[in-house]
Amino acid sequence: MVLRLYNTLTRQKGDFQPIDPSNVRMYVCGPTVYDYAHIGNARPVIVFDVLFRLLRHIYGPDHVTYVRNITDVDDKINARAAERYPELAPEAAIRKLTEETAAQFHKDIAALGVLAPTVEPRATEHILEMVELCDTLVKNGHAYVAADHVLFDVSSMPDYGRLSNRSLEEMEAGARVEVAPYKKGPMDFVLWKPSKPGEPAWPSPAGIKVPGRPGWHIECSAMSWKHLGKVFDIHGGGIDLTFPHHENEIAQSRCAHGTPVMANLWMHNGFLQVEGEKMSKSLGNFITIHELLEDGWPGEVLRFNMLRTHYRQPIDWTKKSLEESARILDSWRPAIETANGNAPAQSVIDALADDLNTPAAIAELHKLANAGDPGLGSTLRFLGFSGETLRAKAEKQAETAGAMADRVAPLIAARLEARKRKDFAESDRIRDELSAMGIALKDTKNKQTGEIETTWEVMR
RNA sequence: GGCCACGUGGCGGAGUGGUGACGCAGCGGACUGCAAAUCCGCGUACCCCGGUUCAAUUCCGGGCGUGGCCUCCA
Repeated sequence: MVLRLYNTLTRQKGDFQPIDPSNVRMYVCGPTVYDYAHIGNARPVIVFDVLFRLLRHIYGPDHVTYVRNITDVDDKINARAAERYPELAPEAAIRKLTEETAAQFHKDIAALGVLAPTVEPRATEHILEMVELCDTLVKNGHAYVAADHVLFDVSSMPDYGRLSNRSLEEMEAGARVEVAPYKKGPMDFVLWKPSKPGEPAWPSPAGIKVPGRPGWHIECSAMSWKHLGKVFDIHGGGIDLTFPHHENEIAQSRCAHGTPVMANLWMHNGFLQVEGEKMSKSLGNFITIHELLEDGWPGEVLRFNMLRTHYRQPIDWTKKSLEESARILDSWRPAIETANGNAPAQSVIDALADDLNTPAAIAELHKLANAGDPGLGSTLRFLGFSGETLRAKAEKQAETAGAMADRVAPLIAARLEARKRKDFAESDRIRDELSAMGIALKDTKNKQTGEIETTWEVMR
């Protein structure tokens, strides 16, 4: 089968051809662990999980290597650690923060139904590779040392800017940032910088005497190199990373390894808004995965809601949409739970094979559901809907129901009595009373006896 | 200011050079004492202005609008 994917490098869809079909290699930029992951962070996690599942389906589960890193060295981390744990020594505070945040991240995304990546490397475990990259780049003339920094010389790379489709002249003309005096060119970026007291520090590359720490960007070049090689198949991340992060990764990796590309295919997921507005802390609409889960949204509902929009489109994250997702998924829960382990429906695979068209795939799921196709459940499971978080939610509701049963049962009995004697005013009054308690009734006629039977549930 | 996306019915959201998915909501019907749930059926859309074409929502140009990047934010 043909998998077609949109490539940011070429700005068009193309047939996916892995370098080695027995080992398809994908790298996705993971979180910088300094705070709760927000719902925007969840998007690439979910989107590339779907791609991972699709690749495993096509090439075999043992023939796909998915690397998603954790960046645990960064200015934001240092600042947050000092702020949150002022009583600890910097090193201990940083370790505590990164470990806690990484654990929280894992907990959050576990609810989203994502498979573990094949490898989840940490930046701090790849300092030696970063140092080696710096040394190589200085040696081959693509980087220079200035003021104890190692800087990448963008003028040494003729097609710098190809991914984000911008030229050096353009960028320099539009630059608003003050240029550090030690830079040769205004767009040169930091590969390595000296550490101030209290900051994480390692022996520096390129003969620099003072200890230092890596710049942004370099960690991904190091980790992808180590785990996937100098050139690999797919590199993914949020669209905001296109520039400068990915552009600079490309520059470092290609110039260090002398390769024409870093990854053949670059994929970027679109941005997310909240209730029609940009998500930002100042607007107070910053939503973390953790909060949504705490509010009682099953992780699978978050996952489904995310996949209802194509990954490259902007998505407007709204409560209304979440509610709709929850309703749909609830109606499919029985199918998930009785799934027979069959292969996923081909119509859904075909939709995904067209640049991960998850909305079209979901439309196909609806068609399966409407046709009563038994393949619905197994296809949903394939897509990462195990039913676990839905069941957990249902059990919680059942618990609430259990606690209310003593109060509800007599009312229902009284209502049935009232109905029998055709006292509908009383019957409706009781129904309203239950409704006010958050109880929804369902009347069904028993086919054998012809009796009306009433079931009830706690409203969402 | 430069670069880049996007603009489809009440809402969400695919797709296509020529019979305009799918879901939610809505409407009609069945069922019901009435509802809810369920089942059956139904309608409505391609931002604006030009151009190319036998034919454009789909291609091209311009405009307007929204969003993103250029500020270590996915």
